[in-house]
Amino acid sequence: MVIQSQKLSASPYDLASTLTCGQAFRWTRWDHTSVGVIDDHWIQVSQQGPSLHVSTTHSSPNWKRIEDYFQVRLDLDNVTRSFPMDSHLREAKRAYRGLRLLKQSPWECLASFILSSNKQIPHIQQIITRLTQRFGTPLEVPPGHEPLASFPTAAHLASVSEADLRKLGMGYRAPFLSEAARRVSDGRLVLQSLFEMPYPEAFASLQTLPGVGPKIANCVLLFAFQKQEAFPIDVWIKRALSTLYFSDASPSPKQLEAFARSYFNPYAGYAQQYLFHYVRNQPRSPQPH
DNA sequence: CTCCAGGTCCAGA
DNA sequence: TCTGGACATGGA
Repeated sequence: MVIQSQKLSASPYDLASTLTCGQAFRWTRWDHTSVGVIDDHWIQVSQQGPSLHVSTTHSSPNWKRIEDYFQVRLDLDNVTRSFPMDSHLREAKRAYRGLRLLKQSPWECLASFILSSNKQIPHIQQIITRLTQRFGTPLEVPPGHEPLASFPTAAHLASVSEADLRKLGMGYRAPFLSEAARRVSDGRLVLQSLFEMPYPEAFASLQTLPGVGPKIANCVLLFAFQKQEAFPIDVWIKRALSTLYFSDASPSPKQLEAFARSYFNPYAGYAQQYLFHYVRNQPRSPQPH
């Protein structure tokens, strides 16, 4: 087995936060090394100062795609400089300087977030792991490492029965995933075309899928299609915005959306991810239980 | 046992 | 537009 390596430089970069902040579900961390999958590449990555050391078992690695995935070319400070200067965002920015949005694959991202609804992140990871093991293509893995597989294609999942999907523990989301797989594989939904589409159009287009509402559509537009104005509002962000910016009043969905769009612009999506990671790592207060 | 999770859908105000 | 409840599943 041949392992090929490459060093990518990017500063600032916070690899640990980037891979654990809930945007991607397939990375596991051992010591200071993360192992995961990008398309059909088995990937091992670690950070040393301003560089990422990336290794893969792929016979002819697509390094351009890998660089793109990790978004090492982005001028991150230019992005975070545009954040509003309030104390919460300033603190999040300080604590997680180097946190980046990845550029994920459209189908994997869409399918993953269809599975994410009303589920905790560890559960989502569990389901996705089972889905890849059952229906993905096994990848070459160095000795001593867990077997990993590529994410199953839309075409393959379209050929799988809902009952077989349910066996993986995804519950009522099975028909949603199934329908998305059919529409993507038969061309009724051309994911690639969303790259060219303006945000509002792309936003509406994704929501024609059953099981895809505003939150999931925004996640997919932000994490796969790099629409920077997408601002996913989940339970955590809703709580955070209510406490931090509405002094615990309970704003309506419409109010939240309007506030987020104007206040965090132009990099609302990035601001959202900093806030999300920040509140989720708070020791106590906004956290339930 | 009860409550909740990176929500969405549907029905009824 | 907004609200309440249902929806599968698993962990706390």
